[in-house]
Amino acid sequence: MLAAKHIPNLACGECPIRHRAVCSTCDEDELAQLDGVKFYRSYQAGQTIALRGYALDYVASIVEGTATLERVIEDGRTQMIGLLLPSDFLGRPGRGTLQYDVTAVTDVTLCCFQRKPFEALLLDIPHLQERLLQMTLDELDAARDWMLLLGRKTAREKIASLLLAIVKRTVNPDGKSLGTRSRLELPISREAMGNFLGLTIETVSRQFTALKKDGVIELEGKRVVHIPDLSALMGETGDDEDGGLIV
Amino acid sequence: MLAAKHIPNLACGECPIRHRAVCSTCDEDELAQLDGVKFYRSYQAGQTIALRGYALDYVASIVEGTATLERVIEDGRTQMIGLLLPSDFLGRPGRGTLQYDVTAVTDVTLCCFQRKPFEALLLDIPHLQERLLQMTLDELDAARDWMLLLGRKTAREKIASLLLAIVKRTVNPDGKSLGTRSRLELPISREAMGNFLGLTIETVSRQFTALKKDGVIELEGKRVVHIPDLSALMGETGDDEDGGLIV
DNA sequence: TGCGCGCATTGACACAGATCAAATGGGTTA
DNA sequence: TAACCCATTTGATCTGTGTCAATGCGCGCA
Repeated sequence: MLAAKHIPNLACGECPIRHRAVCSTCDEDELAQLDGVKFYRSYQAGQTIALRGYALDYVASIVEGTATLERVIEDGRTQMIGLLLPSDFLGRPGRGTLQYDVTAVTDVTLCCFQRKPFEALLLDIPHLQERLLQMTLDELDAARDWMLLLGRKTAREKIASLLLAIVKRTVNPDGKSLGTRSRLELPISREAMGNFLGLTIETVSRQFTALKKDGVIELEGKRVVHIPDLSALMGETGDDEDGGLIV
Repeated sequence: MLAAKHIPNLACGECPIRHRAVCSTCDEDELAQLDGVKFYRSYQAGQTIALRGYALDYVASIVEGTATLERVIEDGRTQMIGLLLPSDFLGRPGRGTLQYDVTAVTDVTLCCFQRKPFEALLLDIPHLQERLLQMTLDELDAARDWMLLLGRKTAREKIASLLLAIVKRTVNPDGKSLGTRSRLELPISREAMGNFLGLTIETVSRQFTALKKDGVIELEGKRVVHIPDLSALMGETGDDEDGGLIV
C-alpha cells in the first residue's frame, strides 16, 4: 500500500484554487495565518485518503484531481455520497473522524490544514468561517438535489441527469449558455456511475444502449459521449427545467 | 388560504429550545442582540411556510411542531429532502430563496429572525456562526446517510431506519443511552413517510404490517408504535452498527 | 502475434416494489 | 345514530431493475 506523499507547499499566490476555495475571502494577513498550519500532500489514483471512523488530523482543500466520498455497507452495497473536485473542502472542523470513505479516483493534491489550529482560525477570522458556511450550504443543496434523483427518478432519468451534470461542469463550468452540440469525456467508470446513481452496472450499461438507440446520445468508445441535441437530453432528466442536479 | 399569524414573542429564558437551537451557545448579551430582530410566527397544520423559488425574508428556529422540506416534479412525484423538528434551523443566510417547499405538518411555531440583520450578527458573534456551521454540517451528514438509504436500502430497511431515527430524535434528543423499550408517536403520515423514503404509501403500509408480524414493532392505532427491543430494530436497518440515519 | 485481464455489454430470468382497485376503520358532522 | 370523509390496509397483478451468467472488446505484456 502506497502512503500519502508530502510534497512542497505551493505559495498561495500561485495557487490555482486561490479564488474559489475556503480561503478565497481571506486577505494577505489571514492567508499568512493559514500558511502557518498548512502542508501539501498528494495521493495516487486509487489510493484511500480517509476511512470511515478513523482519525483524520487535518482538513483540506482539493488543489488538483478528483476524489469520491462513499458509504459502504458490510454486504458490499456502496453509495457514492459526494464528489470532491478542485476547490472543494474535505474534512469536518469540530470532529476528528469522517462518516464516509474518501478515495482518490485520479491523482490528487491536497492543501491540508492541521485541524485544531484551523478550528481556532475559524473563530478568529469570521470571513473564513462565513465562507466555509456558504460552501457547506451549497453542498447541502447539492445533496438534496441528489436525494430527489435517488428517491424518485427512473434509471433513464438518472443517467440523463448525470450526463447533463457532467456537461454543465466539465464542458462549461462557468454556467454560460450551452451550445447545442457537446462532446463529453466521462470522468468515471460504469461502476462508479452505478454507485453514484443507486443503480447496478448492468442497468447503467443498458440505459446507455437505450439512449444511444433513441438518438439522445452517441458513443465513441466507452468513455466518450456526443450529445447531438442538449435540449433532448434535458427532456429526459425528469426535471421541470434544466436537470437540477449539480455535482 | 390562511395566513401566517404573528404571535407574542417568548422570552429566551422560557424557550423550550434555548439550549439546542442555533442560539444555544449565546450568552445573555448576545441573546439580547438576537432579541432585537426576532419575531414569533405560527402556522397551522397543512399550511405552506415557503415555496421553492419564492422570497423568504427571514430565517428561523423551529420552536414547536414539525415541518417538511420537499422537492416536487411536475408529474407529482415528491421527495422529502428534510424534516424540521424543534430546535432545527430554517432558511439560508446569504440567499433570499429556498430550493424546496416547506410545509407545516403539525401546528408550527417559529422564532424568526429578519434575514439581513441576522447575517450581520453571524459575523459579529463568531460563536453563533460556529453553531450554525456545526448544525449545517450535521444536516449534511444526515443528508448523506439519507442518500445511502435512498440509493441502496430495501423498503424494510428504510422503514426500520426511519423508525430508529425518530426514536433517537424524539424519545431521546440528548443522546443518552436508550432504554430497551420505547413508545413512539409518529410525527408524519404514511404518505409523508413514503415521500421521505422514496416509497409508495402502499409499500410503507405493507412493511409496517410485516414488521408487526415479525414482532419488531407493535402498533397502537396508526400513529403510535411500541418498540419492544430496540436492538432488534437496529438489526433491520441494514446499517453496520446503530442505524446511522439521523433526521 | 497471441494470451490474459478488466471493464463493459448482452441475455434470461427473478423479484421487490409499483400500480390499480377495493375494503376497512376511526373520527367528525349533522 | 347514521352518514360521510379520509387515511390506511389489503389484494391482485404488472413492471422496472436486480441477479446470475455468458460473451465481447480493448489493451498491456510476454
